[in-house]
Amino acid sequence: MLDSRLVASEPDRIRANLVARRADDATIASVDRIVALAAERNALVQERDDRRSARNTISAEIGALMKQGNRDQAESKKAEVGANNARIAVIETTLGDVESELRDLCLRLPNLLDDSVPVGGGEDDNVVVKTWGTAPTFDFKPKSHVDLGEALGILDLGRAAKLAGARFSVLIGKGARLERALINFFVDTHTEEHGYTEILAPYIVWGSVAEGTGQLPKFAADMFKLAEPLNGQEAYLIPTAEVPVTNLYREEILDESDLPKRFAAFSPCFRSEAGSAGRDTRGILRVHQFHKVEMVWFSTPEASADAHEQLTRHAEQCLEKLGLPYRRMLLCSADIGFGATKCHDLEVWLPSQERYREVSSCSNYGDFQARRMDLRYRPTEAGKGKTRFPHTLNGSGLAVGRTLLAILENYQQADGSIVVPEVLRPYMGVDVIR
RNA sequence: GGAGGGGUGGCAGAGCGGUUGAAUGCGCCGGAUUCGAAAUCCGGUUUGCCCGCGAGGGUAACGGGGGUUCGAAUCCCCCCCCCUCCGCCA
Repeated sequence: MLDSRLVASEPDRIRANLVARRADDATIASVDRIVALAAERNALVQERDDRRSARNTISAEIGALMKQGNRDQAESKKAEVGANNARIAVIETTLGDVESELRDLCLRLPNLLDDSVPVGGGEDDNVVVKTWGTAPTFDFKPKSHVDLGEALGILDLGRAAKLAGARFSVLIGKGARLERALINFFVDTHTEEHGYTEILAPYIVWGSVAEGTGQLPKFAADMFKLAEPLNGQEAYLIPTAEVPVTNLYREEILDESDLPKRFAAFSPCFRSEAGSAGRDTRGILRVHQFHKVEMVWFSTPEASADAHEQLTRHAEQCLEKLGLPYRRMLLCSADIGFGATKCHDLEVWLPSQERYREVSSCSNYGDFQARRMDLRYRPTEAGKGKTRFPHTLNGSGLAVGRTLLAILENYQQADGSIVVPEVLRPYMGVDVIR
């Protein structure tokens, strides 16, 4: 969320950011509305507080008069306060409306972009930052993960459809084992080699929590919402562990000495895939339920750019250990996510498609999420001034299903068997899936 | 689900209708003392919002929401969470 005071003081900067992001006209127009509402809010707050001040003074006087037994004067003072209170009530009602509209508008504004983000009009303007590995060459026509998996009997999409329809999968035998192997390999790598603390968090969260990370209010359609309230509030299946983990310390004040905090969390992820009908319909590339290991950082603003690079490297190292060719993309202004100030996508090579596909998205959110969830930290430095908003970052390390898919395709052999990458063998118990 | 107990500042713990944002203790930060340290003493030590260049001023918050009152941490109502016991269950 952007601070309404920032919007009010630098509306031009906010508008320029929206234009770079290719925001719609209504959003751009909302900037003027925010400026006006912020001014109205301040005036109302001022009058309310002045009147409260008067009320407090008079009430104290009434107390004194009562002690003296001066009933008449006390009564007349009471009438005075009563009139004042009536006015306060009116102001509070108006103020409530103004503040809720203001907050709603601000919640729908995307984050400011980092200076290093290239301005672009869409996916094609993303920048290739680096490429690692070389695409495998085959002396036969490489098959898709669907053909490979079904022939091996480790993947069954038809039966998955009997259970829940399209965009689900059933993994069988070594397929299921490979999924678990990847989960453990990722979590172990992050905890043992990259220094993360493992987290296992709820897979269902309240709407307010999803608002904290930015899924709500704007992207409600992308999540699965529970039909019944959960512990009294509306709730959603998490679309990523980013949501519960980033919200762990919401409404708390951390100490700077606790930063950076770094967590790695495995979770299933549930996505409605609204609006992607017809896209990637074959296979397990785009499904309603998948597994992911997510890395989450809480950092000081000063350290977040460096943190972003480290986080991205941690995801890249997973791909490198697995020997999967990939490239790192720097997303442009039109393609970057709503709350991100800067984002790297990692894309893995898929032989059957002869193109790179996303397996990780590593983003720096700046103070955007911290502000929404009222997460702060207390600076250590003497002078211990105001609390500040930390920066939050997150990245996939990695999306499990897509990695599994990439392994099947990149490690396939002419006979349809799959060589198990070296690092997974301890988890798999076999060298080849056949 | 049933019965009972409890939620106050970083922690512990008073307050139970009037200048109490909140006693006291601990912790923490300054300072004094000391060769240094411990002990001791003095001072400070929540967060948000509004006005102000600043100094500073105002306002709000004692789990959350609503109510009573001139005035509520203190009274009333609803909800949430935690603890203990019973039931149920993975």
